[in-house]
Amino acid sequence: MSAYQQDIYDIVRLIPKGRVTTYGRIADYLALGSARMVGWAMNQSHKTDPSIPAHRVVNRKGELTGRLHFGTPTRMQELLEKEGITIKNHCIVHFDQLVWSPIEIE
DNA sequence: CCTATGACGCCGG
DNA sequence: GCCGGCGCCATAG
Repeated sequence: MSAYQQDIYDIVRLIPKGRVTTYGRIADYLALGSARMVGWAMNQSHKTDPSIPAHRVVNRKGELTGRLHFGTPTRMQELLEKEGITIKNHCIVHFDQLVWSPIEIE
């Protein structure tokens, strides 16, 4: 596996339970130049390490755009709700209050 | 080598 | 705010 891919997974593993972040924020933090790369890495994550909390990564508006890549179409939403997050129409409620950034790492 | 394809995002109208 | 267009870049074919 490539280095940048490992870096992405490392960041995703640091997202606090009950919080989420975006493809773009991870890409910016790692200076990848493309948020698509983060999306691609998430798509591969289950093969590399199924324990990666990929459900905590959403697009910049807080929409669950990756939901169809989980086992069932509702799996991603269920995982987030289990962490106390509310979703309405495939979109995280109070997204701006829940979103987290890698910059917050201490 | 070249084209198509995204779990993306910015910008302009 | 909603599109359409475009830049982005790893991968697949």
